[in-house]
Amino acid sequence: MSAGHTEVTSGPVVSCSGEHEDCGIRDVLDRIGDKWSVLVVVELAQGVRRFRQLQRAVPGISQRMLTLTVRRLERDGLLTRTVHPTVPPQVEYALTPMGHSLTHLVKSLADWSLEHRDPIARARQEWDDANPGSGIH
Amino acid sequence: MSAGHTEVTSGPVVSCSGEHEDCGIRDVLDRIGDKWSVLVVVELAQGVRRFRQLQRAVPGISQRMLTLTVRRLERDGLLTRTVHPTVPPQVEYALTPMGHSLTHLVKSLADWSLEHRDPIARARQEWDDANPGSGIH
DNA sequence: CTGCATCCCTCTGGATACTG
DNA sequence: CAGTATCCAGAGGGATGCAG
Repeated sequence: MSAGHTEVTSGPVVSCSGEHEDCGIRDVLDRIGDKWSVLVVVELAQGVRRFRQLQRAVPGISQRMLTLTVRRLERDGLLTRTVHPTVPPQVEYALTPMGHSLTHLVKSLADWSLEHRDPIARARQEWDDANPGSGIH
Repeated sequence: MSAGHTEVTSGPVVSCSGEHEDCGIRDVLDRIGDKWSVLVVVELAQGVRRFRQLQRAVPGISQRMLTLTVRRLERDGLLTRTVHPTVPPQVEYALTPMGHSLTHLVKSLADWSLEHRDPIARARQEWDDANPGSGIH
């Protein structure tokens, strides 16, 4: 450990030491990695929301994707969907405790993102500068 | 705090309170959300690796995707690519300090994932059970 | 209001073959 | 070994229209 950074600071990064395979990270990654799940979870972290409220809170989302997203989150047990048999229909979405615990993770993500957005932006700029017409993005 | 869970435990989940927009989370999400970036980062957390080593360490990945993945990570300043002008060619990949800091996040992700994999699996099972032929995944 | 069905287009990513 | 180039199938996701 002479220059730069240490190799491994505190043991293996993931619990499945030697090998990594998926160890189930894939499941979570696929969920938080998709385009809208995180934003919906973040909005629901503020409290119970109805369908239209969610759609307005997440500006770019289409009803199709909002429907798909909340269905998947419901399926994973991250939120609950409560239908009030009124007219017009009223459906309320709320995070489950597990969903709430996920918001902590998301917060870490957001924090890291904010903390490194500038360095990343600069790195990208320099790289694009040094590699014109690479087609990488 | 009577029943269930609290609404907002410690202020807004993301720094961009009222509104959320992207606040730059998108950038990070797109990177860690793709199919291979996280696995490559995890492998590199163990130490410096060469191209073939990486490919063998991440079983399912094709050279095409490995190339694309490391290029993008390099562009973002998360890893360095060192070419040794030998024959046969030898290229070493290593995480930057910023890349290493990301591994901490990934570890949190993996921990959460492992901690909730069973509840999620059960929730999915029950949901699929209650909603046959929904087409949701 | 809440949601499903359909069309359609883009982008991801796998397989394969070729180069320095 | 370390890539690059090409082709191609499938998933993701937007727009729109219809229904309860």
